[in-house]
Amino acid sequence: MAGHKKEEFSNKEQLLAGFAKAISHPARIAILQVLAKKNECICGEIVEVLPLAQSTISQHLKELKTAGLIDGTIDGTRSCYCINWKTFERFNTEFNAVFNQLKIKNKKACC
Amino acid sequence: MAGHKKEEFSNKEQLLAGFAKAISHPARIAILQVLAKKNECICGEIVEVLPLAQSTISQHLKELKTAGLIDGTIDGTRSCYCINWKTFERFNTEFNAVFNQLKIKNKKACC
DNA sequence: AATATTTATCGTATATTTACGATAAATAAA
DNA sequence: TTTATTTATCGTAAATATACGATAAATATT
Repeated sequence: MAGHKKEEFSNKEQLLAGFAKAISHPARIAILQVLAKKNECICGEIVEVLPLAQSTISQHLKELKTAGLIDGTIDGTRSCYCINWKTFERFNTEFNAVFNQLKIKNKKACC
Repeated sequence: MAGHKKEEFSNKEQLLAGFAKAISHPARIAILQVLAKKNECICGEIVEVLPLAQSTISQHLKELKTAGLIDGTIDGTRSCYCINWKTFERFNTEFNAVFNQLKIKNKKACC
């Protein structure tokens, strides 16, 4: 059997893993960079810049939106996306809370 | 067709995505936390604490090691693992370089 | 030497991800 | 109204990831 034991871990662990998963593909990193540079951006502009089909970009955008890393509004036939910096802040905070705190306490060489 | 267009993105994007992927599973987050708390830790101790089979833990440890996030040395029949904080530092640096810089420039409301 | 302990790896089943083309739905332009 | 543009969704194929049991390899214990 295989699959899904993820629920057996803590909420914090699942949250952080979820954020990480959202940015675990270069295409999604690239999309976020485009959005960060232009502040806001329609879907078609992203499609023009990335080496992926429109439907694939749409899929990646959906994942980023589900993760809360971007917001999107419809404007006529266009879809306008932008980064949700609040979620990014939270990602940073969670990341630091989990790891960087502990780092300070352990400076010994290991293994 | 499907699969692997990841090479078509920049090295930075691939690097950051790779780091993120390494911590994109709650089990691997949990492993890192155990290692951070104890500074160093043998495989069996992790297996005792997590709700996964030994072979599965071993697999996750391998992924973390491949990503450079942990180091491991063999000690008799045991395997001793610890976090590679240098890689973590690099992850943080890359992450900030890509996103937090841009954040400062864009404060306008979007969409 | 025989047995036990520990962990990595192999084989395998299932689930998820990634990617594309085709198409539908909605608005814009002619 | 007809046609064009834009994007989300559907269907689908292939690749990866996740998980486990079984086993092999190495060292430790008896």
